[in-house]
Amino acid sequence: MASSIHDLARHLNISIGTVSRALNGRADVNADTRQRVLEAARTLNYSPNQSGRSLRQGATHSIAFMLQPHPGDQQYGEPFFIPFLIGLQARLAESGLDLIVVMGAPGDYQQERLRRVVETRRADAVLLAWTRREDERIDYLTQTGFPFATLGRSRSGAKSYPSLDLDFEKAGADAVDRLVARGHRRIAAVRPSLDLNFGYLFLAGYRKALRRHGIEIDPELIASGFINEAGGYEVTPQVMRSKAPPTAIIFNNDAMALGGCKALAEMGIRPGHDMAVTVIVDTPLCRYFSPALTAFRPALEPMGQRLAEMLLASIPAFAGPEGPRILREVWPLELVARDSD
Amino acid sequence: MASSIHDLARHLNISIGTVSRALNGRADVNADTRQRVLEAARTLNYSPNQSGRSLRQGATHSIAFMLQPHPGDQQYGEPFFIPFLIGLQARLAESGLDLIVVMGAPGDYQQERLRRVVETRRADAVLLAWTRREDERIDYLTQTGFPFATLGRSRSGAKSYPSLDLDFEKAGADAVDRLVARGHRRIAAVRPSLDLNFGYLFLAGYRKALRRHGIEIDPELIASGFINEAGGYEVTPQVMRSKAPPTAIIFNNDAMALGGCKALAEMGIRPGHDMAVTVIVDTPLCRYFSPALTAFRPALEPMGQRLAEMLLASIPAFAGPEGPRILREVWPLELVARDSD
DNA sequence: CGTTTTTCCGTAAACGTTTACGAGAACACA
DNA sequence: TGTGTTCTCGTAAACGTTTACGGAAAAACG
Repeated sequence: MASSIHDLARHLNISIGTVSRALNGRADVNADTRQRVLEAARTLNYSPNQSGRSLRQGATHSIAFMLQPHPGDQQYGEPFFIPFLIGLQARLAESGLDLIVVMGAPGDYQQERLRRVVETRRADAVLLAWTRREDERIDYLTQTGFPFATLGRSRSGAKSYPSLDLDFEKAGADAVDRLVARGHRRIAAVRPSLDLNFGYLFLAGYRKALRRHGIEIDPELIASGFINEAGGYEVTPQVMRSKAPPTAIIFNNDAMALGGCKALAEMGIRPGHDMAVTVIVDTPLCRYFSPALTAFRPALEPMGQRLAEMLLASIPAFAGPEGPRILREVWPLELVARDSD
Repeated sequence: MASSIHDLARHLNISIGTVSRALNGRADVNADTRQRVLEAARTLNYSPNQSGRSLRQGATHSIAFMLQPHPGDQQYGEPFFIPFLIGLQARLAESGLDLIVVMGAPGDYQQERLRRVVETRRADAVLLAWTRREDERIDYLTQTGFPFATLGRSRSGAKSYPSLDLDFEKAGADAVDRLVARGHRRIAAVRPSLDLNFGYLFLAGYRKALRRHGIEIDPELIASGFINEAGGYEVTPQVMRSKAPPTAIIFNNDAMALGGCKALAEMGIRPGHDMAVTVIVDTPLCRYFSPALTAFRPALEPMGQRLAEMLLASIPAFAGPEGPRILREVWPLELVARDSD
């Protein structure tokens, strides 16, 4: 059914070696024969068998994005990832690489699936997201020497892998600055439980800014829950029950903000009127919520492209002769002022 | 670095054939040698090279889910898909298959990427979603004989492929019935443009139910736009400007509902008070929106599992000796009554 | 015209598996 | 003891590529 390189060779009465060289654009093949080979490839509808070339070359020409679920999260936080993946895939396609997204069941941390990808050599490199403070996936990969990069920083590993992250610390501080400038002094922070690194970074910025403004940090105004709607819904009442309730809340995430706003609504508190609300990572939800939520916007698609480049440079088989590998980059989040604060 | 079957053979002083047979659980191998092989595999940290076995067996042991973007949609409708994919992946894993998600750039209809997957034999079968009324992808696949299944129906193809769909027609009718029972007579419908099949089905049910209630269908109350927040936001004012504005709106999708509710809010119309709002496909957004949106809920995870089974049965290499292949199934959507109508 | 270089192509090995085939050894049976 | 059966394993081919190597023909050069 599917035509192989042998079919082409037989059809043209030349050897398979020549066919392969012609298709791969090698120099030592006559311009005329190459023409004929390419033409035959088109008419016979030939395209190379991936397993064959992977086996021979020891490279799969694909990279794996590990889509990691969190306990209590049925959505994988993907409204965030999709635009990122679009950029990633576009850049990879330029270099002839495929992007495969590897999913796991919620609750397992993919150590198993990651092992599987690495050991069966299903991809030439993997891309990790939602890095944790201490991330065993990173330890595993550095230890095995398998090429990888991360979306997000971590304290794990030899710090010698490419990573791209957003400046959550500055965003957290900027959010506080803005709220303080608008007269708020009691500002709450709702962040993910677990040791997701961006939660730490956000909180660090939040703390630093408060301290800079001479505002004492009230632990009662800091809450953490599942990084989804349910988490925000569950946890927001906690900060509202504090002895001196906040006049502003910063949510780490759009889903948590949605849940939090629901909890507020049930208490008769209207975001944008009775309570200032800020979200760190902007999504379409923030824009179309009523009131529209002030948020910090990442440049997701360019980030995807950039991380693709960084990843490519770290794969021996694809790294060009260019200079040194790019390592850590931290990109800014841009404030989008809307109606909720 | 990575150990191959040859390493095992050398280490145990037996032939690679025996090693392979032992690992694959064939009968013609001594129980003792099998034990030794499995042990050596563990200590030498062996796992089979995928490219090797794919090449030999002519099967990749993976199936491809084509994540198809729509023009104007940066989010791919994924809050819908993720739970589905979780179920799908779980069932596939049981049979030793990997799920790979193939993405494309928004705006292209993946005919190209689909070709690529099929022709390079990167997967043993593909899974299509967001089927269109006339779907060239289905035509292509039936024509080439490549195994596939679809999430959603279509008029294309020989109708001899497995498909699983939701009963959007009944949901549309049920939504109308419920609203009529609550006293509404002027009911609007906001659905996707393009010829996405579920948009047609929904509208068919809507029409049928209105007719059954003796309510004349007003074309001014039917609008279509991009299947995302922007689409709902843009299109909802249209139906509101009709000569006799609606007292209820049914949205085909959570994102469109979000955009639509924003448009309503800007007109000073409060969902649940001044306007009944119903959504066909339930998501966490519907639940945590204020007011919580009445919606029709699909059993996404079981659907994923079921479609995995249907797909498996259609792959010659994996189809068990069971009876006839399962073809079309239509699953119900369950009403979740909340506060918006 | 003889020698060297270049151009082009065929041969064959290799990547890591699986599996059809056959053969030796052990055993059962008459 | 001879014959047939069963158990176990080794041999080698095959899957579809890529590529190192060498060689024939053509071109260049003296």
